[in-house]
Parts: sequence; C-alpha cells; structure tokens
Amino acid sequence: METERRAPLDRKRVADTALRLLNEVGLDGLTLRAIAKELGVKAPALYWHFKDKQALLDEMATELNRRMAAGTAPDPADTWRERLLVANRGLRATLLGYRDGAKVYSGSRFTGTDHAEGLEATLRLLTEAGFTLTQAVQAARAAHLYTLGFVTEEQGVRPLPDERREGYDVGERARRMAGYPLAAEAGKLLFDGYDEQFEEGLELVVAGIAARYGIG
Amino acid sequence: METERRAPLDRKRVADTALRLLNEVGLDGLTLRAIAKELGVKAPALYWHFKDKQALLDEMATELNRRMAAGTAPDPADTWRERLLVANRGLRATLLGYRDGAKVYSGSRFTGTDHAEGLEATLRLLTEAGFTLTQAVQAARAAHLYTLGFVTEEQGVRPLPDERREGYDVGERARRMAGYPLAAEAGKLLFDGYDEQFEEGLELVVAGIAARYGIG
DNA sequence: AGAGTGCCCTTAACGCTGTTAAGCTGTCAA
DNA sequence: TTGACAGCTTAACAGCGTTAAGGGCACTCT
Repeated sequence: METERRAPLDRKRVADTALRLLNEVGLDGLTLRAIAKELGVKAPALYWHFKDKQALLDEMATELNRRMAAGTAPDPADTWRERLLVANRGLRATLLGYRDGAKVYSGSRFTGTDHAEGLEATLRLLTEAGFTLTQAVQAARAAHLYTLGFVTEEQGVRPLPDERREGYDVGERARRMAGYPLAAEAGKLLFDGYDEQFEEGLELVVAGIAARYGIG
Repeated sequence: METERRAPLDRKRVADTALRLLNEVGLDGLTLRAIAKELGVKAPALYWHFKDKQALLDEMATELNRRMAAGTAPDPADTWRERLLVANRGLRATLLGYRDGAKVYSGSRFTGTDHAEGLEATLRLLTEAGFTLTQAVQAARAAHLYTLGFVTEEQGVRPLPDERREGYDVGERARRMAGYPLAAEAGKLLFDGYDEQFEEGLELVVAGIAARYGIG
C-alpha cells in the first residue's frame, strides 16, 4: 500500500520549509499554497498551526534568529568591540543567506523568549566592560539598527548574491547623474563592495560608542 | 449639468493622493482600487500613468524625498555635524508623518534625478569640511542607514503616533522576560522615548565619524 | 465492543487583489 | 471629414489570504 503516512506537521517544520522555499521564490512568491504543497498538504492545514500568515512569518524570523545565534556562539572572553562586531556580522551573514531575509526579519516579531538569551549575554558583557545598562542598550541597538538598515538596502539592490536588479547598473546610473559630479562618483562606492562598506560603517558605529561613552 | 469635467490625472497627483490615503488605511489597505476611488476614477486608469503598482510606490517615495528636502533646506554655512544631524532628523520626521512611511521609502527607488541634488550638496559640504569623498559617502550612508533602520523598527511598534501595537506592552513584556533581568530592564528603554533614543544613536554615529576620520 | 473526544487535515467557497484586453469618448491636426 | 492619439471604462482572469464545515484516525472511557 502507498498509504505511507506523513508525520504530523509542527510549527518548526513549517517554518523550516518556508525558509527553504523563500530562497527559491522570494517573499512575493511565498504563498501559503506554495508552502503547503512543499509540505504535501493543502493550504488551510497551515491554519491549524498558525493563526494567520504573519504568525508564520514571525516563526520564520524567530528561526532566523536562532540560526544566527547558533552561527555566532557568544564568547564571554570577548571584548565589547569584538562582541558587537561578531554579533552584527553574524546578523548580516544570516540575513544574506535568505532572499528578502532582512524584510522577513524586520517585519516580524519573535515568538517565545529564546531571543532574550543572546540579548542578555550581550548586555551582561557590555555592562561588565564598564557601560551603564542604558549605554549598553544604546550601543547594541544603534549597531543593530545600522545593520538592519544596511542589509535591507543591500538586498533591495542585490536580492541574491551575484544578482543585481535592473536600474542599478553603475555605468548607467553615472550617465543619469551628469551634473552631479560627486553624487555620480559616489555611485561607484554605493553599489559595489558591500562587504567592505558594511565593515566600515560598523566600525564607525563602534568608534562612536567608544568615543562617546569613553570606553576603550 | 453635472458633467463638470475632471482634469486629467498626472503622476504627481496620483502620488499625492496615495500618500494622503496611506495615512488612513496603511500600506496593506493601499489598494489600487482605493486610490482610484479617491481620485474619482477606476483602477485600470492608473495603468495609463504607471506601468505597475511598484512604479506608483516609487513615485510616492520620490515625493516623500522631495517633501523631506523641502522641510530641511540645506544651509551651506552648516558644519558637517549639523548637516548630518539635520538631514537625518528631517528624514525621520518625514517618514513618521506617514503610516508605514519607512517601508514605502526603503522598499522603493527614486524616479528621476531630483534626489541627487541633496546628496550632491551634502557631499560637497562634507568634502569641503575635510573629508575625502569616500569618507563623506561612508559617513552620510552610515547615518542614513541607521535612521532608516530606526524608523522602520519604530513604525513596526508604533504605526501611528500615540498608537501601540499589541504585544508591545512594556509591563507584559517584562513579565515574559523573567529570568533575563538585563533584557527585561532594557525593554523599558527600548520601547519608550523614541525621540531621545533616536538622538542618542545618531550622536553615536556622528561621534564615530569624528573619531575615525579625525575631523572635529 | 461501542461511543465519545480531540487532533489534524480536506473540500469548497468567499471577497479581494494586481493586472490585462478591448473598446469607448473627447480633442486636436491634416 | 477623417484619422490619430490621450485618457479613461467595462469586463474579466488567475491567484491571494482566509473561513466554514466536515471527514478520518487514534485514543480513552464505559
């Protein structure tokens, strides 16, 4: 008999499958019917596990956060600089691993309280390094938001690694920018070498934290 | 006769109306049919002026950018600090003026080349203040991306001024965060006093620029 | 053994979306 | 007068998230 019974779904299996599918079809193509088909199930079945599509996206964002945490184990021996650098590099790397990763991540909210563990560890390390709690929160937050903004823009231009959306050809842009010499020249910097650009901006934020809060 | 003829639409009128409607219905409710009705027209008429909905959103983002520029006239006598502060405060204020403003803005690309003027002015001021062009681009970009990240998160929690989305009750959050004392305490800072939070983060970025590029 | 109780899923359908095709109406030029 | 073109309408399509209703299976309780 081919009645080989499928194991029942659970939230994690659905979120995992949806994340895998996300890379093939993008956020626009990530429909409930497509996810369901991938799971060997019909679309309304998903409503047994999630109250609506946003709840599924929330679970996906939570899973992204878990994978990020798993990819960058926090070392209590880190300096605060290292911690901020590693955490934000890890965040970027994780989001870049999925098409529209930044949109999914920043458009959703975490389920459960797992994510608090990483935050707690970072705040503990920063306060032990001499920051007040308020300063620690500000520092982590500023770096975090810079990273989110950066990757959101990066993925707007380059949905998948080694792909580039139309309208972002650097030469074409330079031609349209005749009359604005600095802006034209800036285009070369803006739309290429994302890794270095990201690092430099992150260094700026970290340098600002050190300078403003007086901690070397 | 009530055949009082409507003047033909143009891209700007459509974008203006869509922006006004955005504040009432939010990005999800901003359908082509709703926009068309507001203009006294049927939905397919919009396809005469825009090739698709994204093109309309691009025009809206461009208009947002114009309104921001109009709200913060660039003074060539500004210091580079003042310019960065004013520009990013203006960006935030403009985006906060529209429901889902940050999403619309960062999900779209500008039409035309008007936006290059403001960029050019900023880069000119920064380079004349002693930055190399590369440094100027990095500085402006880092601040810009921080601001976008900040407002995106801010509007995720607080879609309209003086509104708060469910799940973001500060007391409720603190209860769920038992076991993570620092993270729990951080919640009070994270979800309140957005104006001060934004300013402080912006100061961090500016301080980092000054420190790393050695310009007071 | 039989009835009942959830769990997990299906089938069918609803209203709505962005978008396209085809055609109508007025204005202006030749 | 004819023709072209701008600017719009009507009609329709496929696909979306979501809901209502119900079916089948695995258990427990009597």
